[in-house]
Amino acid sequence: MDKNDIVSIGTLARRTGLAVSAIRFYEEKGLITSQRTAGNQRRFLRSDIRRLSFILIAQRMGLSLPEIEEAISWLPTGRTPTVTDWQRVSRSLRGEIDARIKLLTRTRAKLDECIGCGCMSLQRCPLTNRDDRAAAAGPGPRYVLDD
Amino acid sequence: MDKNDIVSIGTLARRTGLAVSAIRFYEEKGLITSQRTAGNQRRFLRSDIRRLSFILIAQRMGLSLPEIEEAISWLPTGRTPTVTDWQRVSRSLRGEIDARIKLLTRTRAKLDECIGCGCMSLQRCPLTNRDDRAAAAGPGPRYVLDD
DNA sequence: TGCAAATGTTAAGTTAGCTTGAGGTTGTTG
DNA sequence: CAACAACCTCAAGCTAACTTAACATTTGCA
Repeated sequence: MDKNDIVSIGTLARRTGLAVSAIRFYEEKGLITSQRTAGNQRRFLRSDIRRLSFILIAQRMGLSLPEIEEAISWLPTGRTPTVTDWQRVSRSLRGEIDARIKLLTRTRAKLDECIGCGCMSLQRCPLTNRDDRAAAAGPGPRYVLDD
Repeated sequence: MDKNDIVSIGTLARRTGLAVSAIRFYEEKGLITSQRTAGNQRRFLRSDIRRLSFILIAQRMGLSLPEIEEAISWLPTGRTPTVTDWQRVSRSLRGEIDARIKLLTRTRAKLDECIGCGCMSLQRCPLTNRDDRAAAAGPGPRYVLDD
């Protein structure tokens, strides 16, 4: 409860590299919360720097704000998270990353087959041709890449 | 030059799963080109099905339309691409995929370290703390993840 | 040949993720 | 204790990537 644990939005912005407006936007979206001073200015926990950093990491991994909100919903609000809190969240992000790597790897493998065969020039190319019944009117690709 | 090599926008839409409006949009953006009938209707090459399929694949890989345009700029316009044309383009996409996998893998590795150490709770966490000189006003993370 | 289905154009709307602007208030510091 | 930087709110604007609407024209086929 040290005075140092309470920071302004500007401080948060400077420490994370985010714009003040972006932080306000995230608060509006429920990704972060704050207290107010008597004069209605926002005051955050110093640990919110980490929370925002995590949001930035997750964004780079391609998660949408709602997805990120879900991921950090395990963190306590209004209180500095413990190491254990953070570990839980990190692990869930790791799962997301794993999934994305898997998708990319799978696609790359298919693409390799196509490079070898003159990609996408044939109906049997593994990158295309997923839903053949829908292609009743004739041969050719329709949807691309299954998942 | 068979009559069958010329298709309407509706056919293209049905064969790729794209909306007609999306195809028109792509044309406007220069991702695909067409001829016009006497009555001003668009007519595409049958091989444009593949072109659109490729665009869809690249989009799933996270490329923006301008990036995709760049990638397929090697393909001939107004003429059915050869196997070699396609191979060149596929290989360039493969490069993109490789890069993205590498970024994700690198991040995952860093995240693993953080999970072990109580992620992002310390100034020395590898996921944070990139530009320390900018943090002159105090310790703590500022930018997240280098690249 | 006639008419429904397909197309064409232009303009405005949609979602995500923020930024910018206007006009007004608070906090801090010399 | 005044000045000025930092905040506040609310509304509107912005980019990407399309969709929807409204209305006009063209095709294809019975």
